Amino acid sequence: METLGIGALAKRAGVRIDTVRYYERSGLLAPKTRLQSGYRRYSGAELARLRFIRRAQTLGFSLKEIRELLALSKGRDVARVKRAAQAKLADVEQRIAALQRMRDGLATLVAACPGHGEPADCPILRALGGEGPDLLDLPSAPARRPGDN
Amino acid sequence: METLGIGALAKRAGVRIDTVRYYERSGLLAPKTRLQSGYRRYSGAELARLRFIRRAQTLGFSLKEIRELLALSKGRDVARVKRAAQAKLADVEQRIAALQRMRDGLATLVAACPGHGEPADCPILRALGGEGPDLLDLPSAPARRPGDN
DNA sequence: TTACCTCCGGGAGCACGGTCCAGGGTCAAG
DNA sequence: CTTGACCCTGGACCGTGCTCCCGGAGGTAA
Repeated sequence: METLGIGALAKRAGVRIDTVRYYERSGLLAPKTRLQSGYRRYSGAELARLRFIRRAQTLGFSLKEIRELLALSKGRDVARVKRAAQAKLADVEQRIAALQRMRDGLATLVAACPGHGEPADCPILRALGGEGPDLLDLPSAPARRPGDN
Repeated sequence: METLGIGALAKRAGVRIDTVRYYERSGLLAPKTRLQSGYRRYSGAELARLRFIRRAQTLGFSLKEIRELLALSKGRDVARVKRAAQAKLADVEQRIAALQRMRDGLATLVAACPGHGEPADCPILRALGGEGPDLLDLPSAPARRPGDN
């Protein structure tokens, strides 16, 4: 079977070598094997996994969350796996809903702005400026705080 | 006019005092005035602005991006303001689309998983496990890298 | 063998977004 | 005037997610 060195793997996934090693340290991606020399060797499965990690990241999942997602694949308890996937699904749906509210707010502003004339006539400026009606209103934030564990 | 101290402001916005000062340092939120003593005083406009910052953050906007959004309110060029808002709108729409693809992938997996039985029968495990068809496939990531400026 | 590239582990450094602390001043109630 | 809550500045520190550098070893082709 064709295997890849860390450099080839990184290149194929569009990632730096250091990043691959960092993911390994973080428990996200282990090489399939190692040579006697210590060189890492990867297969297609690891490449797929690495790509999955990257995709999930661009969607706003933290490495910790991704680790949880990936940990499902080792779960012996199918019911629990399903529940975890459902929770992630709900999470994603909430993100979508929140973004849609902001999109609607932005779209409203953009549509209402003539694109020329007096700043005072621009609803975008008025909405961002301060007191006006909350065109960009959203549910009050759960206040994510990195310090929380 | 009723003004707020930094503590009251922070409390009303559900934020720590240090965070308010951090935002000030970061050029996001200046007090309306200062007392001779140096105490910061805020009005309703600053409270609205602070709440806007928090909402935008929960939608995945960085402080830098939020600073750009807010900077629009000082723009004398209405056309540019509108263009910036449109760009943000497009950005939000892309995020939504990407999340929707992930949602669909997850929903498919969840629906196909019996929730019991053999791990080998669980499509979630198979999809995460490695090589299979990319049920969670997404457009290849633009590879955001914090180091890039 | 020489040359050159890749890889190794360990550790430092960085940007972001806070969070906390020390040491001291301010303000309002009693 | 005292007390206690609040606020000030400056700087250290933290978790996350990389990124880079170092000294040394492995691999490969001429």
